[in-house]
Amino acid sequence: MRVTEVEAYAGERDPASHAFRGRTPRNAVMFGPPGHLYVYFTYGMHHCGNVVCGPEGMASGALLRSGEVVDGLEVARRRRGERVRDRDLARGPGRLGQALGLTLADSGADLLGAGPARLVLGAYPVGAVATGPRVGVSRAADVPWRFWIRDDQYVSSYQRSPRAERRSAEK
DNA sequence: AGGATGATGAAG
DNA sequence: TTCATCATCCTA
Repeated sequence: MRVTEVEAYAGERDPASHAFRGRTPRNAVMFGPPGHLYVYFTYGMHHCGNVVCGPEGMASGALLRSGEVVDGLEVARRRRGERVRDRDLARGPGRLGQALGLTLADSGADLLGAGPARLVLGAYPVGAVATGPRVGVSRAADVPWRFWIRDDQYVSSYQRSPRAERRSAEK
């Protein structure tokens, strides 16, 4: 999977973060060491993946918002549905999670170790990464913490939720 | 434009 | 033990 879009979440100082109200059983891995996977389940049907980035004890996470399936295409198609276009296999956080087959059981996995899921670094030219407001979040959405590869077709194009609009409108 | 669908956390 | 909320996607 080539990741094309992420969204950053700070810990207890970020109202949009799951860790905003302190440590709970669900968000515990966000407080753990970096390079680990934090999976959450939402809207009754979607598993979304995050990479813990900050030092241990300081909650943080980067939501994997979109990606291009470059390996295991067959598996991804099976999980997402055979009629889904390749471009849509992992374009969007929920879709990405489904393409990878993420479940709550995967939360806490070490992405830098020898496990089945690993995170490797890539490189892009200077200026290839664009920045903007976060999507789908109802609080503090104006913080420009969404990062994506400019002009990449494997980037989600969902609109900000009506909630987010209201929140950012009212001063 | 709205429905699906369930874990989570706060309140009672 | 309820209840509202939700870092979404799909069908219409």
